[in-house]
Amino acid sequence: MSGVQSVDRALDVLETLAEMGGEAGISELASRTGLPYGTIHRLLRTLLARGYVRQESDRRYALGGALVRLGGVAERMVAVWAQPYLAKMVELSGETANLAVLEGDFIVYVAQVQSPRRLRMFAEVGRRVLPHSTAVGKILLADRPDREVVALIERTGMPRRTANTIVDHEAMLEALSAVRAQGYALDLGEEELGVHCLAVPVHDGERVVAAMSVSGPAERIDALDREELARGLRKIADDFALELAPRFSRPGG
Amino acid sequence: MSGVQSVDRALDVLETLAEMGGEAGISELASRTGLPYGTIHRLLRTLLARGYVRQESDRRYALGGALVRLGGVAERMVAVWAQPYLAKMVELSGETANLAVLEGDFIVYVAQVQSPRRLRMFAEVGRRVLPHSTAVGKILLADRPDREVVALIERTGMPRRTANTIVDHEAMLEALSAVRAQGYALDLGEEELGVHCLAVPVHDGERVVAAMSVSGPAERIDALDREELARGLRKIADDFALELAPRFSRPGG
DNA sequence: AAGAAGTTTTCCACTTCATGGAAAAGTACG
DNA sequence: CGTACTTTTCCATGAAGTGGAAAACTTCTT
Repeated sequence: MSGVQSVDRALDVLETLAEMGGEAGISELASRTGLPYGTIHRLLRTLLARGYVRQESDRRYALGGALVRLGGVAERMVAVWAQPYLAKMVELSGETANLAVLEGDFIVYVAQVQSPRRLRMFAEVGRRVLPHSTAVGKILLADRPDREVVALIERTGMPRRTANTIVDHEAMLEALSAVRAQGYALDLGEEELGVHCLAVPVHDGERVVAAMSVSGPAERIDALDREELARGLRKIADDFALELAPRFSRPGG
Repeated sequence: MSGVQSVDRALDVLETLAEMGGEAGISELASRTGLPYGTIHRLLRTLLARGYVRQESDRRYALGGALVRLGGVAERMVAVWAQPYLAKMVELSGETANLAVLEGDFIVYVAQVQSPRRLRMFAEVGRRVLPHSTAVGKILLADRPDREVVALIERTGMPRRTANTIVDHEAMLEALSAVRAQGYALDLGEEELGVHCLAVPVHDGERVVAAMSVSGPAERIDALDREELARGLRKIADDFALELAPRFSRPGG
């Protein structure tokens, strides 16, 4: 049906490796992917020779440096494609629109289109922040199971950025379940006082791969109808997702 | 020889796509890689179905979003592996050591080990800066042909950060050819007054994939023997490179 | 220190699966 | 509307990947 098996399997191995935190042994990979040992080993050797995977001293395998380069180029591409969709969000809301992804434990702002207003958000493309105090962060965390979220916030802590920042594990998990129910996330001055944001997810079939948001002065954001804004943004984000990964489903061939 | 052909070829396609700026048509890929049309098409379909490649409206292909995720995880891994080497650099120089890569048009600081001194550099992991005003940036640019460098600085401009910043195309190209000759790069307060850096390349066989540097107060950096420091850092960077991509060459098997 | 239990790695006969040439379909250009 | 180019599909052929099981290592146990 789809494609070249060995390539598909190699990608399975790579993705499984990523899911396991970037590091795993052959048997772990075998049990997760269901592929036979020999096959995985051969695949890994191929990836190893190309630098896409690396072997640690304890003979386990980990994701390799070659992916960093490709990932960087791809990220730039995504930022370019997002531009027109972000522009639509600006048009809809009048506020600055952002695209962000979760990279490791950090939120990275990948692209932005500025609001035409005089008072508007700073350019923050490239900026890295912790997820807990942003709307885009909550969107991306909400896609993860609670135990992963807890693991992440235990690694990073939940530094208080403002009086409104959520700094409590319980409160965060509750907030995330609200996000899951609503389909959008808010940041009401949790990262910076006076700045409010509303973020929506970008789905890639199964997963949430990115988040898009609009942000601006508290009064202006609060003046908008949240549900309506969320609906509008979600529509745009879904269109973008569709362009990103157009899972073609032709009935018979 | 090495590994699974279809996987190797898929990686060739992906890498070629990246070299062409993240976007290309099948025939361009065919002429670059030497692979037959049918094969490339099949490979691309496989990658497409998985989101590693994306098809634009004009039927050309581009790198896809799935790479961003993998790249992010891999980047975190690299940062972890670099830690001990950065620590050695700190030990050697007494100054804060950094690992940086070129991501799109920006330098990203991926990892850092702080100097034990009281007066030392800020933590700047995750920070993005333009290449022209940093030592790591010059190292990474120096690996590129002049026309690519010019294209990049025409896109980004060369904003003056301090009185010492190089803001002239000619001067930059000269500086880069000096870097190529010396094997290390300097930043003498070009990004921030009073802060000097010395950077060395991390080679992956052919390419420079990253740069490592030490940075600190001008007086302390200038007090060190540059050539000797460069030699020491280069040794450490080479060891790191070797761990990153240990091209195994066993004579007979 | 020696054995046990768990890895990872190598090997090889089998046949599935990828191959690639060339023709068909689709697009852009004049 | 026809020409030139690119992308996509097709299919007989055999090269190339497969995967079970055994060998070589490592690490944990007693």
